[in-house]
Amino acid sequence: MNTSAICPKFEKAMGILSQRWTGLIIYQLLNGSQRFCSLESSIGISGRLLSERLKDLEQQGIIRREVFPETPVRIEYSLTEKGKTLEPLMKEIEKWSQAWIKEQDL
Amino acid sequence: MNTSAICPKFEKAMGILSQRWTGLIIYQLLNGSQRFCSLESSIGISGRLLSERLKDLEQQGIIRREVFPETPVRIEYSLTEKGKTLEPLMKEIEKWSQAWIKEQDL
DNA sequence: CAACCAACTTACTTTATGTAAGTAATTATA
DNA sequence: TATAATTACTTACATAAAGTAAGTTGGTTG
Repeated sequence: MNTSAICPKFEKAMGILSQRWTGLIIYQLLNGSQRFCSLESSIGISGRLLSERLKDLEQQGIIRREVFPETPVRIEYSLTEKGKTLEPLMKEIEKWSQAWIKEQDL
Repeated sequence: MNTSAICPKFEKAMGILSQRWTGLIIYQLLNGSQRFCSLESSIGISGRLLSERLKDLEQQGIIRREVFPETPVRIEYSLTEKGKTLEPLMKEIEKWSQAWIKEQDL
């Protein structure tokens, strides 16, 4: 019946990307490190989910959370090496969307 | 507050890819057209969701549903031109997953 | 005729997501 | 100085999406 099983690594990667918001978070962080509230407003995610996703992505080793103990404390999120290597993939999505998503699809 | 709004076309494309199963369906169809039950067993999705996703993807113009009026009738799903152009993107995911997903991440 | 297969659909449960409000620490404003 | 605002969250609750299992229709095989 089944033609060919899917590679588990591919499935895993797809699983990360196919969680709502993760792609947009990574995409935003390609512009450099950002703070919680900045991500929150630029991608339109709620604090509840952003907090959840950032924890997940940190555990996957895709992003890094840095605390700057100034007053007031500043917390910045940025891509790790592993996260940065997602750039070509993001660029492909960008290219495809420019070529194939039409105004009326929005 | 917000650094830069995200392009709506990019967001839309990400929305398609970030729905569970769509990426895997497209990936499987890169191997050529396939029948419902074949997709069902190769990617491990339930009939209920496969049916839903195939309808969505057909509406987005990414896949095509063809009915062959033989006896018994045969129905095949395949990628349209728009769908086929997702190949480079899928290959990028494949490459990234091979390079960065480790055994212990699975 | 009973069991089987393909391609679904329906009913129901569980999980994920969305929304709104709350919190603690600090800072700005009237 | 009291009030309001900001950042980075968390908690509680409602709704939407996904998972599970069984049922349906049309045709086939033993």
